[in-house]
Amino acid sequence: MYRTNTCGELNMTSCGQDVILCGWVQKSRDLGGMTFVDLRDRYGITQLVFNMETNSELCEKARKLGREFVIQAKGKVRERSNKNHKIFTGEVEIDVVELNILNRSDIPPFTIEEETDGGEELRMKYRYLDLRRSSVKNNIILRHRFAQEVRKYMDSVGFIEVETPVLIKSTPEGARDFVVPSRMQPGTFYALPQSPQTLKQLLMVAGFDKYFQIVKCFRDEDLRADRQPEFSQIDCEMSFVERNDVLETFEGLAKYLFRQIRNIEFNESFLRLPYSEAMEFYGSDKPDLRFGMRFNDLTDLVKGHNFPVFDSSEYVGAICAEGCAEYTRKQLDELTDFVRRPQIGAKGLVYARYNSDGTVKSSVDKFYSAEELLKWATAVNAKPGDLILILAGDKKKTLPALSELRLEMGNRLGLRKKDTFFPLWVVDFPLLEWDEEAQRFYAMHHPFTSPVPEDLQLMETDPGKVRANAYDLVINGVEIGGGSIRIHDASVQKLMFKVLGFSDVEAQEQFGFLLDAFRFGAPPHGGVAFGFDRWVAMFGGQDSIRDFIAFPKNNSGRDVMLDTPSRISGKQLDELQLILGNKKQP
RNA sequence: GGUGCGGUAGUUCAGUUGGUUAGAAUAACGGCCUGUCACGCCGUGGGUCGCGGGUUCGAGUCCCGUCCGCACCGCCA
Repeated sequence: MYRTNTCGELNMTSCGQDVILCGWVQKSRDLGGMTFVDLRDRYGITQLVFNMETNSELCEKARKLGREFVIQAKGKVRERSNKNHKIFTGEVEIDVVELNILNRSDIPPFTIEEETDGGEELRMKYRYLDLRRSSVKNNIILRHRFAQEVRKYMDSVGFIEVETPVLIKSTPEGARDFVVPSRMQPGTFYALPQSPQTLKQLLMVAGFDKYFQIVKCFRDEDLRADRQPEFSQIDCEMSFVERNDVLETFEGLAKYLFRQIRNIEFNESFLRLPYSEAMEFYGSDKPDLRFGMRFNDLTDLVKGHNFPVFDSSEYVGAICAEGCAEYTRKQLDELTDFVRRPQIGAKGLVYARYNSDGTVKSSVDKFYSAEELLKWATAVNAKPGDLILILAGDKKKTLPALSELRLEMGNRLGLRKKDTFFPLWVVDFPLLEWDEEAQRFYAMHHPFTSPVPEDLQLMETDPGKVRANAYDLVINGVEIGGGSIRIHDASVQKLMFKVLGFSDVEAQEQFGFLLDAFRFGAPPHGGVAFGFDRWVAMFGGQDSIRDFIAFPKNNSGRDVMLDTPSRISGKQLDELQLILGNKKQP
């Protein structure tokens, strides 16, 4: 027997027991006459003691242990004379009588502690060492628990987990596909699923009624802290449902997860915010509603005072930053620089201080009277002591810029607390998006998203105005998931393809398998998919999903541990009948 | 494809206006130490300053190019 106990379970009630522990040497402290060794495994840390007086040979052996050696220690649990109240096992120690080195270790390239000295790159290269650190390890355990709770809930409300294939068909719209060459049909390719969207719809046609799956998805697009080329979704679909049925079912899942994982109760229904209002009041389709700071449209109020910037702007919007009237010139300049960064792209920032003496002072005083400025303050519901921040320009560009400014002010004022959650549904997205370059409409979600029933009549006359029967779950400004009621009616689908500029032949070529299926009794259906990694990371209190994935890719899509993507042999290329082009090989 | 920041000891970083032998902490190694838990004290070793080119009497420092990392924009139905 290798071990009788783990390093995380012994305490005062275990005193006197003879135990065998296995684990890694976290650290040893050699005091001369005695040596302490912190033994670590997945469950915790237990202190081993070696004493020169009682067993000098054993103590000498313990002195020679290096960091991360794997050892087995036999001994008796006893109470410590000096206790460490920071850890669960801190009141006891093991008086070791036998020590076996199971394996030695090279000196690790970074310290394996909660606060490591290792940089990102090094941690990724030696990810198996990084995963020994409790913070990363706990993230992976959180992910496991989260997955178990999802399965528990989905099963309890009648959903069946079905696995869908990973080698599927490339589709033209949406993200770039990862492709896999076929050996048996040279010159042809599988694609890895960007999501099992069409397959889950086929499961509805098959009558499975309520389906879910925690599933890997693949998108060959550039990475971010919250985006990996392979990631996991909680993918769900239901039959015989309207939008409200779907929202209620998955609001149930969300509330259950909040309760089980974070011990937070939501008694009220989640807010359902129309897309148009989200854009108008927060400049974003995924607003962070942990704080207010809604936009105020000052366009009409500020025009006609010979201030050219405002007079020539399509939109003038303002937010009110509570208690910031005392901001210094330096702070205001920082905010101006912030909005003028190329990523945000505002031309400038106008501000107005509502001073505690009741006067309003702005950066454009020479164009506006004191009386006019007071009207601004009223329009944005400012109180004395508040700061009014104003951006102007094209509405399409200014709303997102003001949104960034709002989030920045939220950060500065500490209004975006990690342990506060504000979930909401954003609903009634536009069905279609006009692409200036291609001079055509694209489906905002995908071509099987149904329009809101009362907008159906607009499909042919004014497609840009049609709202989709789609919804996103947004928590704290992060898009956690989204879905829609799908089209199951052949004539509506035909109309959709027509608006998207697909000919019958093209539609058949790309989505024939789905259209075929729809001829055999497709039930009304709809569903949703949640970003599993993002949701877990959010519950773990982090913005980056990387440390919630055991072996993630780096910024440029490399796995630096496996050192891949990498070249394949000439023999493999030959088998696949592939010839590489002239582009520089790495 | 683009913007910003970064690359100096095993690791995390400092390095002034371009000027002597490139430093600190930590880790490692050796010694001392019987209640440590970030143990303490003394000592030792450790450098392709990412790479290539240029300017200069002289480059870690300035210029050009390039590679790599991180964050972001585009992109991500």
